[in-house]
Amino acid sequence: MPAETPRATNGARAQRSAARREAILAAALDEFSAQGFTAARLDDVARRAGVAKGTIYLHFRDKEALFQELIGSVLAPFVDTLEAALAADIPARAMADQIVELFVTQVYGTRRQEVIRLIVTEGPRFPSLAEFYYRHVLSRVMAAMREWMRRAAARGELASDAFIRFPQLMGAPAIVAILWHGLFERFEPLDVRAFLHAQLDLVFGRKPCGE
Amino acid sequence: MPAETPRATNGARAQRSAARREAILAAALDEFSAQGFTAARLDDVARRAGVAKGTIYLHFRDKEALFQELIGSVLAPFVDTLEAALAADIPARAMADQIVELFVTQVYGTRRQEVIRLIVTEGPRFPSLAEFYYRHVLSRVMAAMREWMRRAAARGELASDAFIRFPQLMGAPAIVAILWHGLFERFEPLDVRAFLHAQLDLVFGRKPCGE
Amino acid sequence: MPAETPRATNGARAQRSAARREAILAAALDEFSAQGFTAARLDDVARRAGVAKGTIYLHFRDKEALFQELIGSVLAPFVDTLEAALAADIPARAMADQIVELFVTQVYGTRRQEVIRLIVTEGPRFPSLAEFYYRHVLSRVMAAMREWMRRAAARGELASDAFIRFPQLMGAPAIVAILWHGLFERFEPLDVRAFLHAQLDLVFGRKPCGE
Amino acid sequence: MPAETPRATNGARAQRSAARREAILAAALDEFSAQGFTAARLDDVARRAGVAKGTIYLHFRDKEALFQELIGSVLAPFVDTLEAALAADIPARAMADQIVELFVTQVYGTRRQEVIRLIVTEGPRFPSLAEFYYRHVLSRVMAAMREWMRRAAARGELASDAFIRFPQLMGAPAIVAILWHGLFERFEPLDVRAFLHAQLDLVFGRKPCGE
DNA sequence: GATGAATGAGGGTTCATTCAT
DNA sequence: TATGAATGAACCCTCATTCAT
Repeated sequence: MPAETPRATNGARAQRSAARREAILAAALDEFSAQGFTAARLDDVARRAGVAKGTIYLHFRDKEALFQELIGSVLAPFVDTLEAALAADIPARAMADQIVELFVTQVYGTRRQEVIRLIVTEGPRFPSLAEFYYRHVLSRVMAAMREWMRRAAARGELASDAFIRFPQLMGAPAIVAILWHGLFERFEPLDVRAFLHAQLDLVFGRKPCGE
Repeated sequence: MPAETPRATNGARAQRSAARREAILAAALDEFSAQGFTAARLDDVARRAGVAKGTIYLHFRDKEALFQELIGSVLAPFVDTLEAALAADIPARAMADQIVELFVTQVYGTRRQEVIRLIVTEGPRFPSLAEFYYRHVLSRVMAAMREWMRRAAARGELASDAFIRFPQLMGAPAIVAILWHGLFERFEPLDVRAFLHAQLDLVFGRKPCGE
Repeated sequence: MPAETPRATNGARAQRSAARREAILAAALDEFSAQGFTAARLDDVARRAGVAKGTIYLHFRDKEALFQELIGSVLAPFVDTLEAALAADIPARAMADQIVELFVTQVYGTRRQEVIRLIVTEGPRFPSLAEFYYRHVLSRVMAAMREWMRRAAARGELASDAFIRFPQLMGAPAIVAILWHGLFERFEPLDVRAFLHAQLDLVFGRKPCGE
Repeated sequence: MPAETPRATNGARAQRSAARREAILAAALDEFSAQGFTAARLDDVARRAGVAKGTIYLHFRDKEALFQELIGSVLAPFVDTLEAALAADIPARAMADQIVELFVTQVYGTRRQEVIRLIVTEGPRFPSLAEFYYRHVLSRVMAAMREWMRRAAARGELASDAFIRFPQLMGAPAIVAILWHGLFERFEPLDVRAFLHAQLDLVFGRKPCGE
């Protein structure tokens, strides 16, 4: 059907365009991670993405917009996953184990690790970035965690209310694992799973007191 | 005493020189903290320090050397304090409380907070900085903590060995408190003392087991 | 008539093409007038003309050719009108009044004003433009004016030969009126007709000598 | 006196700095005149001035500030001269001749010609430039001219009030002479003095009517 | 030692032009 | 013929570093 040719053509174009956009985002993540936002050069991003420098500006208003969209596009999908997981009705410790697993496979083992590191390293200079992350990621994750904790506490599965008051205690070791990986892994490797489970042991007790 | 005049003069000169050096370091910490290493401008450092731009180069080889010396000069003294504190022979929980207090007053409430944030934010781009910090600060602090934990465990004061295997679990909330302060304090303030004590409650139990 | 369909189609095509060309020229005049040749962007010209950027290059070799054709196409028709008017055999002062009216309605009140301004503002950077304008417009207008003046002088209608030696004296206020309009109208409006008639009063005397 | 050495040194520095500033202004006038503001490249300005590109920014905030200061610094002194000349109490025609001479020697024969051309060519794109010129040059000159004309009219030296109502009539040929010089001189040279005096003849009458 | 004017390489961004569709 | 995504050279401006005073 010749009538489809233009559609197919347009589709091919749109596809190529989308592919370039993704290539630019991936290259930008590489460069921003390696050099930091300010020191990263769009020249290098373009070369790494295999496009001309001007092409970046067809997809992103400027360097900062590229950075912001990079952060947003990588983390958004994960928040949904995490919220869905936290809504399940399973025993607290099993849930905690599952969240650790989710973090290790969906964050620590992926480029999301680099994105989180970028939020930590560049956030202080990008108030809007910190705000975006807080509103769209952090506050949602913390709310979901608090809700889950409350249900667990109601079932008497928590030895302490520390976690409810400070959901950050669950995230802290995860953040530190990411930072450790980038800074000190070469001097002293860290077993992420064991590390995170150790924190869980503190919350739930490895073996409950007296058992 | 005229004989002393030259010495006194030299002394005064050296004093003025040292004062300038300190002023430059303080100004550099301000600017690096506010802008990040790459975006910070030596022009602003000089203006803030009240010296000419060229003067910086009389004290530091280049921008990077200034940054490295800045980091190195601030944390070292604190390690001694911490090691000394950890060597004391007091009950584990009391010791932990004391360390929290030390952190809050000697780190969180001082410029050391900014230095630690700089290590986290700039470390990925300065491998030598990460190494310096690991060797001269982190590994010493972790060793001292492990030793203290071991003594506490021997006295049966620890509900879990998680802390011994991962001393980072004690540091994680402290690091996260510093990062939170710079990133999200304006959206959701964090009570640092309560936060760190909540983690201690996990380790030692809010109320010891069986009480 | 099926035989005509292709011709009609071709005619329609040619018509559409010519319409696009005109739209581009009109849009270009807008943009060049507002921004100047160098600062004007073909992107804006295309958008304003309702065509794609590439379409411009189907009608004009490059930005400079577009500019030159724009200038050339607007003024030429007017020269014929002016020459015809100047050939009429009427009293000098009446003729002068008529020329002023022609300028006000056919130049000052139309897009030709913008074109003349462009010749003045961009001419220094486009020697070929200045030459084209001189050869096809200015020299012809000046020659026609001189001829008219000579006839008027022969009839004793001119108080001075200044105008014959320097026909530019007639054009000068007209040019200045155009420039004033673009530069200072907002600070001090200028009544163009009165202004030009004032110059005529100088040449012919407000009331002819001796009356 | 050794005490003077620093002063002399500072003086030499300041002198060199001022010389550079002047060199930049002169080079900028060259480039802006030849290329127009937008097309002129600061690289070329720097090369022509014999300084590094960055040096321009030690003296001028940006390209636009360089342009504005250029205009202002060249014309300001002349306005004083002109106002002073117009205040003198001499016969109108003698004054007019003197003003023509002033224009020919102090404007047309100097770089001021280029500056005036720049105001005309770049003014439409620089509202602030047009405003500056109107407020600090044009309105002052026109006011001084009107005042002079009024005195001349009171003495019965003017054949027409056209000049009082439109002082622009005196400036128009001067402006046109400048534009002609840049655009058409190579095709048809213009005797500026004769041209301007021809306009004066219109105002004052070469020989008064009937004489 | 101290200064700060001068340097010039470097990077973000723009935009005329091309060309595959 | 018309499109508009892609290109990459060009240009303004910054800022680490130097050096004459």
